[in-house]
Amino acid sequence: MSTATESSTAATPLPVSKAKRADAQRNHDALLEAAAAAFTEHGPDASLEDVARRAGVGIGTLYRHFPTRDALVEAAYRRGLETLCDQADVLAHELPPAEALEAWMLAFVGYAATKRGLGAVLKLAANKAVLFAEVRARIRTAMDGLVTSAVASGAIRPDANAADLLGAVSGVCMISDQPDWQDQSRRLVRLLMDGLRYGAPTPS
Amino acid sequence: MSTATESSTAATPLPVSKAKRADAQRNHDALLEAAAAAFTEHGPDASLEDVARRAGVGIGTLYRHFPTRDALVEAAYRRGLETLCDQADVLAHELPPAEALEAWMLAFVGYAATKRGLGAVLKLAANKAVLFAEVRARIRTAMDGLVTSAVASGAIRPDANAADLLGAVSGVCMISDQPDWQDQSRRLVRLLMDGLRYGAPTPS
DNA sequence: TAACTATACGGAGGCCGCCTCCGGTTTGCA
DNA sequence: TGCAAACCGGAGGCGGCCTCCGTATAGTTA
Repeated sequence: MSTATESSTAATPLPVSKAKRADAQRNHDALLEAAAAAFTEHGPDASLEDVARRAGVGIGTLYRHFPTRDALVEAAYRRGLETLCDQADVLAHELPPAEALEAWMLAFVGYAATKRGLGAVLKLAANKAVLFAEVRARIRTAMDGLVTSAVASGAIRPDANAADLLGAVSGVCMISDQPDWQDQSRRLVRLLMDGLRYGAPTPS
Repeated sequence: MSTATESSTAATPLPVSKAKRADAQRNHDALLEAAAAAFTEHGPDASLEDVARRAGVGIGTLYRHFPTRDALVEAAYRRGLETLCDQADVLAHELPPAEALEAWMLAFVGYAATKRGLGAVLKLAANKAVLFAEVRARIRTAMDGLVTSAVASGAIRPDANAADLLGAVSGVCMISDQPDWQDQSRRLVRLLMDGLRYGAPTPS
């Protein structure tokens, strides 16, 4: 532990883990890619043996890199989820608070529509709090910011709650990964927003 | 040995499929009960072999009575779901339209909280439209009645839509079967209702 | 360049759940 | 009482989960 990257104590999101062997790194990446494809196609219940096959790797190798199914699931969804969270900041700068919140939720369910089983993943994340902790925190922070701003602006009711809203969005995601429910998902998000606007100090 | 073939038709919605043999009927009932218990405990992914064991029956018998997992799932949840639908009529007579709708949705998520995996079942029902058709229709009818009345009363916005709302309730059910999300589920239902009230002709 | 060792690979194997199939048993009727 | 239709139950083939350990290889040192 001499030259390790200790830049941020919070987490190490980007830096490739310490000096891995080249073949290991290669397999790691291949597995991640294969997993993303398999999960998108079959949801988070996809066969891990199939993932290993797609990656051109033995099942043993898969399990060494990702000791549990959940670990692989988390890794496979992490990048997309983080991108989504980053968007929250962008939207917050570009739009009025309430619209930013709505736009972000729409982006969220839109993403869910492309990633089959995102809803199930969120549910997993809600249960196994130990795993997923980082992603959870990330999402939570993003939502908190949006909700707080929107409340402060008076556009939505003051008792709005990021945790509840995350639950709602998760619920919508659970259905939005079905064939043609994208439009419905959008309508539901708008309905939720209207619920938030109901009884707000300065309704738009 | 009297031939009392219709002694127990009290609450059976469908005529007891033509004169089943006594042992078959017995096993059918035992399986249903065991399945309900197992699904409540482990969700709709419970092991069917375990269900058979609980029912004191061979796995072959289970599969003869319920040729697919879905068939068993549907049968196990049917009664509860039908009871819920019946409540819609009762509520419609006891409460003003909008409140009836809200009360019914609350009852729905309350039920989901006791039946782990009800959300997943609804998702199944949404996909495999062939199976579950009857239950689906039942739910759909119940919701349509409630929504239509509420719209007619002017308490909720005219573009309210039973299909969307069912999706929303399903989504809430998906999370409400988790340990302590019942309260959150209730808040979400209220939020949805407020969304419906937003922009209604005669807001209460 | 060659030898060496820590590290990584990969698949065999044990377990379990899914579902099918068929020989043996039971029921209800004549 | 006898018989055939209806029913029972579990063995067995398949595939997925995960572990374990002998083998192969990357990166280092002489």
